[in-house]
Amino acid sequence: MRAPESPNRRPPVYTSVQARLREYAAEANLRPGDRLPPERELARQLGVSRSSLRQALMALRIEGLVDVQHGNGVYLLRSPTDTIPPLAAELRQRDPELPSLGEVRNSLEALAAELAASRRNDDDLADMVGGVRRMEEEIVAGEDGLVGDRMFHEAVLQAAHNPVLRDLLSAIREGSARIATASLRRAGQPARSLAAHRLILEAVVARDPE
Amino acid sequence: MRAPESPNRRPPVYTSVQARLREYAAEANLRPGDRLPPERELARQLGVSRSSLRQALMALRIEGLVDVQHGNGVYLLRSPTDTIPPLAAELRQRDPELPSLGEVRNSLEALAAELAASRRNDDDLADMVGGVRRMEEEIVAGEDGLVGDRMFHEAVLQAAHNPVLRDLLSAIREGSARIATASLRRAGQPARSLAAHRLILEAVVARDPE
DNA sequence: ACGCGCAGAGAGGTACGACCACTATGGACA
DNA sequence: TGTCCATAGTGGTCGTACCTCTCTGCGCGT
Repeated sequence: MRAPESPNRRPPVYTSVQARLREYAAEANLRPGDRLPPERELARQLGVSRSSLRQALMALRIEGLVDVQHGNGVYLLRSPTDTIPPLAAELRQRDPELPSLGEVRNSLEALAAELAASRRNDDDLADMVGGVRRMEEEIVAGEDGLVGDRMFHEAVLQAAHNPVLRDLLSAIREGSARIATASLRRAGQPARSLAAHRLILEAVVARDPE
Repeated sequence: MRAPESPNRRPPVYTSVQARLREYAAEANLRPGDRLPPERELARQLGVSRSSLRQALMALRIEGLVDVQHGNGVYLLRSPTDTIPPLAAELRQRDPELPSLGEVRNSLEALAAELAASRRNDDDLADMVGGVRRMEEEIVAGEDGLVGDRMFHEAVLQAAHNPVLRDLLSAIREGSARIATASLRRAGQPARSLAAHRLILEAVVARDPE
């Protein structure tokens, strides 16, 4: 029988060290690229052995938060408040041209649009309009409309108000950015894409999850 | 000027240990749930210190490949040939009760069913039928139909023939397994769930992506 | 015979301390 | 002025000792 409420065990030290290192980086106002104190120093300050500290560093390294350079030092890679670490890395390794990834992506984009339609507020709407407008300007200027396209998708994602979806789709997009570029560069594609975005926009305005 | 051939000719030990542990698990024909030899034994066999071995284990743990239990041993969680590594870990950390996750999950399940309908072959179909049948048996026996439910979903996922979707959904499900359990335990829910599965099955039989 | 409890074995977790390997730096020397 | 190299400082590895937790089985009491 298990006692769910009793403190059945003390959590491992390295997890708390990991968390405290994040706090430290935040409180010391460290920015990406800054160097952290040496391992021995950090271990002393946190009151743990160097072994435990190195375990925590290993975890943070795998998460992509820090870069540990032999003989040089430990450097902060991202702001400790960011999320999405391993996900993007994993998806980036897959071949972006994989039709499988495209299918998943499309499905999630559809979900985003659907959620956006029912949840959007006026700010979200303004951002989406801004994206479409920007895309128009780019296209009449003979460009491919990439910036506006990105703005629009970002706005839709924001309007969906779903953090999991947001992280997932951001990661997938990062991995398939090349594809989007290539696609939009095809003749006539920007115009078609713009029209599709207008349709979505109209539906979102009408709060119709179509 | 840097010498492109000579620079860092000594990669970290723990990376190679990590890889060798994967090989070991594969060659020893270990399956998920099996226990690995003790740390001291593994370190001796691989010819490295226990510290380095533990670094590698830490990495594998974060990847979600192994489960290290204090006082008990190290257990294999997935087949070492699987992919998904960091993805599952990331999704697993999120709160499974998050409505956001549920929305994404439902959307992907729908996609899976849709793809399954158009791509399924006879083997896939047989597996799906088996799942539903198992679920029926469980329910008439007064159980909750969990095993059959899982079999069915697995079969649908297989029938979709989309590796990215497969990895993603497996990861999400692993994190929300408790929810599914709780849901199926509610009175009347198993019957409703079974009916829904029958509908999906019929559509897949008819190759109708509904 | 049965059930309970406790001690031991074996596993992972933590801590030091020593030494190795790499990087950057600055002074000595040509 | 430019090059080389000794050195200090940092992460990387190792070995050992000891702590904590989990599981198991023996022995005692009932």
